[in-house]
Amino acid sequence: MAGKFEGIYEALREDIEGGVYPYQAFLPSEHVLCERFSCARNTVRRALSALVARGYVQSIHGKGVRVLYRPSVQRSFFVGGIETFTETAARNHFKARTRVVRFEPLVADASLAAKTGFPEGTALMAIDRVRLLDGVALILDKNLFRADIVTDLTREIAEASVYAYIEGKLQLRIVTSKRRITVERATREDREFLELGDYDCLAVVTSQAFIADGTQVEYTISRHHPERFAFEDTAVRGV
Amino acid sequence: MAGKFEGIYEALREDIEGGVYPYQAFLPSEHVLCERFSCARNTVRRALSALVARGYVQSIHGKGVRVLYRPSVQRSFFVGGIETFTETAARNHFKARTRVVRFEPLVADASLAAKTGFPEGTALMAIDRVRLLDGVALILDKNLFRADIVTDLTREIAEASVYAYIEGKLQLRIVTSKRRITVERATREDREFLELGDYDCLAVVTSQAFIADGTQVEYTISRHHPERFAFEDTAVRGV
DNA sequence: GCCGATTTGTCCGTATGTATC
DNA sequence: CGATACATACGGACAAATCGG
Repeated sequence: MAGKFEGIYEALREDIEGGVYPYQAFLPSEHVLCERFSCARNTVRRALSALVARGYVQSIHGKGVRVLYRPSVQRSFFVGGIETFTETAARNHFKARTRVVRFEPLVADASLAAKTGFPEGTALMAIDRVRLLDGVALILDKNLFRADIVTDLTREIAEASVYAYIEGKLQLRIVTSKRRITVERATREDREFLELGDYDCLAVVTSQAFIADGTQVEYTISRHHPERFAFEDTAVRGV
Repeated sequence: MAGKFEGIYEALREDIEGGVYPYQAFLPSEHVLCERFSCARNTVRRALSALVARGYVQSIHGKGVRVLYRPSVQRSFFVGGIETFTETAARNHFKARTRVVRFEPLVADASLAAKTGFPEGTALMAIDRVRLLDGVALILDKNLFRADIVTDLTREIAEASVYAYIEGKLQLRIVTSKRRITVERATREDREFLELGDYDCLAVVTSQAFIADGTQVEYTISRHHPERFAFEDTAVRGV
């Protein structure tokens, strides 16, 4: 299942995060890594390119692979790769709780189809959830799931983790996630569910999720309290 | 210079954006693409994986490579990969202008070093610029450049494009860019330079840029008017 | 400035595994 | 079951950048 390169990636990532290779240090050469993990150079290179893509390291032609990673200290809700709300909360050392405030089926009409990316006429399940971090209501998640693929959803599943249900029980794998981050004014609904204080704006993450066969199964609008929101990203030139 | 895979990537990307392969269509198989571009399968796969990473397509085991791309219609200032402000403005069909409001050398003390990632004692050039899109002041850019690497900066260069100067005149190549997106309250300075109306928050993009040898040359805080800001991103599971 | 060793970058060809149809 | 298509891994060849002698 998990490729060999994935194990190498994880081993190196842990070494970097654990300080074995500190900021600005060089990793062992590809040749050495080949021996350590007894594999071909291409395999090492694949693991390295995954580290490059995530901003852990930068490879320098003719010289070596230098560590760019430095631990973050700030206390925010970091949005990162593909992971569940619960995973993200755990990674950020928050105690998470979920309150389901809406749970009803609906069908995508023309305008909803255009907005969400689902084909017109698709049966959907609409779930709105308030996410509490350390007891404070900070995120309002408005999900739409494709009901014919994400079948038999219940309020209980929504309260626990829909992702866990999708990937565990239904044996589907979310492979691609497209996201768009904007800043929007707080609505009456935001004020009703979130503790915004005197902020009048929110960070809004709109995302579409696709499973392994390329069909879209989810459209989500995540409305975040601005004080506890952070999104991190690394862009690398040349793939 | 440009690898062969880069040409294949560009050709396919243009085909996708041009509608040759519309949403949900399949690309030709890797085998066919090998023949079309007369290259090895690895090379085609490398181009494909670049398309996957950018959300253009998703590859489906045993089936083919399906197009996920659909043209965006909204009129916002999309932040994407590594590109200059001028390039981004052009891509979004804005007329861009820049006003330099600060231009002075300084040296990184301990607290600035910790915040920006530059070593303590580094000579820097501080440049603040207001970015006008279609005549409206929408972005306040606060840059710090490493003065010993980005040498001989002038107000004129700052008014035109520092990136063009770095990559053209100085022949340096910015390879990695780490970004962090947050939402912050508007400061007095924001109100002084930007036309925020009654918004009291901004989208803030903090970024660090590294050149080919891994040294950091730039630290930038980009403060965006919330109405015209959008950041897009694609996350793919399994590298 | 040149040369040679080291290291990363690109590309090729092949073999095998696995999912889809 | 066989054909097709993508996924992973191996090993090798050559190019290009870096660095030390």
